[in-house]
Amino acid sequence: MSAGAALELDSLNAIQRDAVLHDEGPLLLLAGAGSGKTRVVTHRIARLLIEGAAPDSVLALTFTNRAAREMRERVFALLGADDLPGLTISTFHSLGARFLRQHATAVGRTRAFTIYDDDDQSAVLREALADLNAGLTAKGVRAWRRAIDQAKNAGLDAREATPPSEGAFLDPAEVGARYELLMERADAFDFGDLILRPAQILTEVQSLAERYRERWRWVLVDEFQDTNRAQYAWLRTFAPPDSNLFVVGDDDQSIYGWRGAEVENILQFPHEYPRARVVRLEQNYRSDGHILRAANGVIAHNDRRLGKDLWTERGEGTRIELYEGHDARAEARWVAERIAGLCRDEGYAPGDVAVLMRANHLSLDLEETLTRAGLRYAVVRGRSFYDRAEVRDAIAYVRLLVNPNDDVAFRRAIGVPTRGVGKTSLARLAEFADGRDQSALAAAPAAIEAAVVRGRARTGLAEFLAALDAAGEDDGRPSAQVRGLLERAGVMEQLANEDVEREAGEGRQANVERLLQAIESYEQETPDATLAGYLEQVKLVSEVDVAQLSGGAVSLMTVHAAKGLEFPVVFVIGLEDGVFPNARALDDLEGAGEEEERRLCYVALTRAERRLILTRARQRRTFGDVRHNAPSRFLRELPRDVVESRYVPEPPPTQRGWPRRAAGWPREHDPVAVAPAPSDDELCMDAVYDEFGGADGPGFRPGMRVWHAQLGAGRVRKINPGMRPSLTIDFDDVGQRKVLASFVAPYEG
DNA sequence: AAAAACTATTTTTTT
DNA sequence: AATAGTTTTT
Repeated sequence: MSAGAALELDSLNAIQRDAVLHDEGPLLLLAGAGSGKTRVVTHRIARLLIEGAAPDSVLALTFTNRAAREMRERVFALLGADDLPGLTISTFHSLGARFLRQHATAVGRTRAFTIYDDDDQSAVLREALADLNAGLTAKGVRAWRRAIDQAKNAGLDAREATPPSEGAFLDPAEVGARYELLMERADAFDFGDLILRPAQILTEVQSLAERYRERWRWVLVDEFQDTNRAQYAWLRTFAPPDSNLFVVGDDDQSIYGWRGAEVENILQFPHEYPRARVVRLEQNYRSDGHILRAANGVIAHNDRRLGKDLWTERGEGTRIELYEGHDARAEARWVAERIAGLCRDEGYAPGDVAVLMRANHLSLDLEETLTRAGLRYAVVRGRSFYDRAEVRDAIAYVRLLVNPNDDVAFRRAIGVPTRGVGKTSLARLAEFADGRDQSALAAAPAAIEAAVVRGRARTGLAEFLAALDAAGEDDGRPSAQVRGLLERAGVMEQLANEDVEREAGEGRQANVERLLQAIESYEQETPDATLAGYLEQVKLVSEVDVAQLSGGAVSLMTVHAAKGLEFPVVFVIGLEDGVFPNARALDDLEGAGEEEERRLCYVALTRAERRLILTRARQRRTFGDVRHNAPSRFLRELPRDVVESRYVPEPPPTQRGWPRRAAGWPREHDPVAVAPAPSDDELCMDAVYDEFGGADGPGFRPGMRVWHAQLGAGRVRKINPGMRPSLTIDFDDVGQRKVLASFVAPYEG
């Protein structure tokens, strides 16, 4: 590929250009948020190709399919090419799957193996634990699943898992062995296997590793801070210390520790690769000054980091806005109003706006409000569509078509529609199959023959087998094959009946139609489309990867999903201690959890280009009851001068509606709750924090007028600090009472 | 064996 | 509050 086209390097700064032009040997590119690392990587790939590197000598690894696709498109754009056969730009997991399809037999699988997700994995494990006569709570199964997952992430075998406390009496060697036996029988790999097995194979078979070493002369890894030990081990088999390994990462954006990512990989890189050059990109091209300094201010509170300070040549821009609502609905309503205001008055479009949150469920109130406000939005959820029961049922059939040994799919499909094969029959069939060392479906014909199952179960099972056989002989297009199977097996009929029953019509049938259409369009887009290929897509490609983010709609997503993206306007909602930072993460050992939450916050803040707006709710329903959370500790860490204004709290609603309006309150639908600009010494972040309902009595002073939702207006008499600060208040109507401070807001009236 | 009633659990984040 | 999983009833 020695196209005459010289690569345009003028658009890069000196450091970026240096990294692009770096010659041979390892290089660690420490690239801060918004510092143009993707530009560097894509330019580098383009440069290598232009200078004559063979496309199949280049391997670029990313974490998400979205990143891979973007990278590929940008490389193609730089080269003016529309395809480069042999060039591999892929996620770790896709590459692992591809590798394993080629070497499947070496690890007891066929080329058609199925990828098991967490739920499938749990199902197998439930079975394995039952076989070992372990008392199995759902919780214990999940704990073991996590343990096995973690072991694999760390490059260990399932047999070497650390037993979780819920099932500590079990021997991991036994659990692991049984689990792996069932996985092999089902011709399945779990996510961990997609990394672990290639690493193991290449470690054992040196000649093979040698082949890949020779092929991939140029290896680039994006988001290196998110690699786990298994990925790193795999990488090292074909990219040894003297190779041209080019890794890009930012220790401050390591947010996948819970998935086994080890920041150590990036911190230790210079030791593992002693010849490595280290290049830092610290100029940020994305965010205005105030936003950048807010992010810097927060992340500076972490101890375990390489340490860098991003800077920008852009202006300061607008300061950060804070808002506190009484509850999640108030917060949601305000956010919707604010978005409408920004679009109406300041020229932003809904597509410029992202609302980020710590967890998926936080979007619920906002979705409702946005709908009512007539604002288009798109929730970028992990994989909502494929999670629906009816879609999973249908997919179970597809899975059986591809891999008849997929026991998890078999157990699911046989029950939809119900055909007389229940728990007992399944248990007998399972035992029979286990004795013959076969999967359930493989053993089924013999089981019918031997009358292992009888009566209605027997005919039901026979019908099921017949439907599958008939589909197997159907040589039409994959989508037609699936449709035929679903019809013959009675799935469609069942769904139609269900839809009628639930009158409101959730459209379960329609969802399955959508699935069939998805298979069809996959067929049309993919040259040699197979159902196996489609299933791999379903497992490895999430909606996040496909989401059209600039479709003119407001984007709602988790911070994790927002990684790598940028938006002119960013809202971060739910900034409360316990929510963001997440309560569970906080009780992680040695503050590692808090630091990861802080990095997550850093990622959230650095998504914003021009406007950053942070909100929280004073109370929020969680698990069905109302919780009063303190403001997020990260708010307190914002530098004092980047915040727009003293924030003005909204009066809590009364039972009857909204209280009379007092001077200085925002009008009910006034989107900007902003008081006169503060003088410098008046505004220190602690004051803002206090007003957010902070640590020891939220900025309340004796004598202050306050509002309580049930008890009305009153005057503070005494402040009682502590874990859950309370106030003694003289209420106008009901006299002196002691109430939790979090129920109370300052009030001028 | 299937449907209905009840219960426990969940909200961390995803390849 | 919603759901997945478990137990009881038919």
